[in-house]
Amino acid sequence: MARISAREKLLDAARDVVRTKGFAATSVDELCAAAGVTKGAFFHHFASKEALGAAAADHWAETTGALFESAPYHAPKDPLERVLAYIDFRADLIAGDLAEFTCLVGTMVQEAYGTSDAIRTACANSIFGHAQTLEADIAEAMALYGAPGGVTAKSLARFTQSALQGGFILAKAAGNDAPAREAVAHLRRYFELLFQPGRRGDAQ
Amino acid sequence: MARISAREKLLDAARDVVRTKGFAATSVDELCAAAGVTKGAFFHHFASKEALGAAAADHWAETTGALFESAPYHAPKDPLERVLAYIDFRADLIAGDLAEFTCLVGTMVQEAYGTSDAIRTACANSIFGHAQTLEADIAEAMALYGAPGGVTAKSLARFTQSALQGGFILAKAAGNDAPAREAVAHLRRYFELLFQPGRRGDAQ
DNA sequence: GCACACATACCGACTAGTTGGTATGTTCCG
DNA sequence: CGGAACATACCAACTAGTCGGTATGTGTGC
Repeated sequence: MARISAREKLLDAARDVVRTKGFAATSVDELCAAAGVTKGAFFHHFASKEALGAAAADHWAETTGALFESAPYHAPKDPLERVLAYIDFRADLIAGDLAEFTCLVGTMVQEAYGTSDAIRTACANSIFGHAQTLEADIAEAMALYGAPGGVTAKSLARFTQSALQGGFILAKAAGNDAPAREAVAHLRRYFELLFQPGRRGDAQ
Repeated sequence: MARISAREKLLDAARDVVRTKGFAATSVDELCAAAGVTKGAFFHHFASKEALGAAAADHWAETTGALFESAPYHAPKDPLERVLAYIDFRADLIAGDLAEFTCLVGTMVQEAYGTSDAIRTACANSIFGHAQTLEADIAEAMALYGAPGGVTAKSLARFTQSALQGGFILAKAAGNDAPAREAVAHLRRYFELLFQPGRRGDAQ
């Protein structure tokens, strides 16, 4: 029998339940039931529900960080191809139920940005930390193929996350993944147009 | 003395409070206090908290619909200019506190898509209904200036909303409006590149 | 003009259940 | 042993929703 700690089980349960119901609507009792642990275990590992939220965001950053680090999109030698492969990888992740492919920290920060600085900060670290892993590839692509004036690798990396997060919201509104897929397709086209061969070296 | 009904006051209060705390975290008592009405008045006008959420989304669709309808971005004769003017208008709206310029229905649907079909549907109507008001201008711009294959006016209109909603999420994570402004700037550039003069009539 | 019937808008105390959190065990393992 | 990992029982505060009641119209027939 694998010895999975109650802490781990609670963080996994939080990831699943919060993505379907939101953070505020998820009760501690519900979390414990989903994780198969008792309330005593919950408050043994987490000082408060808020602390669990922040820990879940950190946990999310770690697990998704590992997923993206080991993903195959880093293989191409051309930096632009790596960026486009990242976008295609994000498209591949859009599968199954809404709660399975949408973003935990995007969901949580929307609710908690005004009420919990701990959660807000943890979510921000996850989102902006992930965006940062794209910056080097984007900067290389800009150096190689040029980019219109005003574009920076950092803001472009952040915009990829904006487009994705927004696609998730529209998908939730629609009740299916189509808007998320569309958003990724438009994002890819934006990169193709930004770095189109005809614009090579165009710095303005 | 202006005779503002309790219903109106509650809908306005919901718009303000829900944008700062989220829907689930906002209690009925809190809403009543913010609106300056009693609980009796609340349940006289709304059958449940959920019904108020759906009504608030409908109210949001009406008020923002009126705002955009009377906005000056419809003036240009060139359809592409109208679309770009819309984007610039959205940029102008990003001012003040986060809770003042972010989207009520985007916030609500994120929490409630899985628990309340009434709220989800009302939010979807608001978002996709607004996107639809852009479709005609985008279609005209596509007919006049061409657009890469695979792009449709409908999906492009929806993508504008994805980029904006995502910008709001990153802004909430960051704690300032910069990511939202960046998202709008990238969105504008996407349209400029899609319809750039050099691509006129290019249908593939 | 007026009394009567009825409807709408609103009030605020109340309730049954849920909430996050605590206090006090017990069990397991080095 | 001793402490970390869990379990059980419990609580005060808060939750959405109820309910009997009032105040103010709004017709309607005479």
